[in-house]
Amino acid sequence: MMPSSTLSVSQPKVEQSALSDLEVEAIEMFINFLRLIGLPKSVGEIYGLLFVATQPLPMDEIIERLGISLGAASQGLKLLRSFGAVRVTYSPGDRRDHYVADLELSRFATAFIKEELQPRIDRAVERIERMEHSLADLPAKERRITEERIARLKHWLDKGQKILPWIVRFMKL
Amino acid sequence: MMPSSTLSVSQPKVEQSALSDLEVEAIEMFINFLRLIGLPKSVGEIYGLLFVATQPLPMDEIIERLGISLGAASQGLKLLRSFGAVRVTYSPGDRRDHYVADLELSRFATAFIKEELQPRIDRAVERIERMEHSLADLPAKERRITEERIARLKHWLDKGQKILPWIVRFMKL
DNA sequence: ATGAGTTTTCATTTTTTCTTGAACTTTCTG
DNA sequence: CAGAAAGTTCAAGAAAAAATGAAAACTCAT
Repeated sequence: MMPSSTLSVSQPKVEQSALSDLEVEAIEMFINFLRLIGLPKSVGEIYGLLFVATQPLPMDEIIERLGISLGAASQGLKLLRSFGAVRVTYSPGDRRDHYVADLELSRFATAFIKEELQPRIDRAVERIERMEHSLADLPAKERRITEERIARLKHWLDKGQKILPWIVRFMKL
Repeated sequence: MMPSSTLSVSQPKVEQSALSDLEVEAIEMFINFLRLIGLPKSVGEIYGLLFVATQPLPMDEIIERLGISLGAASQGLKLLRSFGAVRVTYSPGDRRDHYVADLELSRFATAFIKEELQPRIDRAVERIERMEHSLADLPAKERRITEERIARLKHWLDKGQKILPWIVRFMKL
């Protein structure tokens, strides 16, 4: 039995040096987890590759090894850089930027909280205020019921707000 | 100034009794939060409507008020039922099922953890095992580096596994 | 059993999201 | 300073996800 890592069987569009089994596992793993927080496949691929790379990789090598486009690579790296999941290293005698994964995975969690979760919570708080204004329009019976529901929402948002910093702290340990 | 809640200005395809401001706020809020855990807009709409409804609603009323399709309503309700976010109530003298929102929002969190997060963690654990096997193929220097990375992944998965039950418990308070 | 009312299913269409690649900008080198 | 290399941007195409609606399946009252 031939090791699955050595060469791809069907001719790939662009020649791409095959990924090792280990790299494939890492990449698939990050595709899965990062998709969970709404990041596209290509971003997962890039981070996965960099996470197990033993040395900084220039963009064209990332493109070639993953078989993704220039645009996807550029945008993906930009995004990963934007929340510190990837850093640029200088490589003497080479004009290309070289990329290294920051191994601190908590960055993804904090970026997700800051960019996705917190804004929604903020908007929800405003919504609840508006909902409370609308209460006045309701007949007494419905108002009572609805007040209780709104109270429940507030309770939940409160709880969310309280637990978030705690989670962030736990992550960074 | 006319209250925006009374009637929609442009003729909707199907007649739909307008949603109140309060309902719109609730619906948009749930669309936003449920999207975060990968649920489609229609599911957020349905749950939002039911969350502020002061009485059980039959499916055709949900369809009519939200202006969504039969299929979306049926599937959305099925999904919401499947993790206990919505329950069916019996309404005497009416053949239609009537739906009520379960107000315990933690159900969404636990469903998300059980159906999305935990399976990925489990697959990741398997992947890591395979990655450890692959380590043998690497030259000593790279092996050392990679071992450290894998250790880090394990550490993270461990941490995730440990915090999850805690979060679930906190949610249910 | 029949049929009207209700609900589910699923192939198709629509919408949204992601990727591509070519044009453009920037940056370095000789 | 010209030209080539590297990187960015974005309109258009491809892929993935969600919504639609018609047909099938169920369910009850007669």
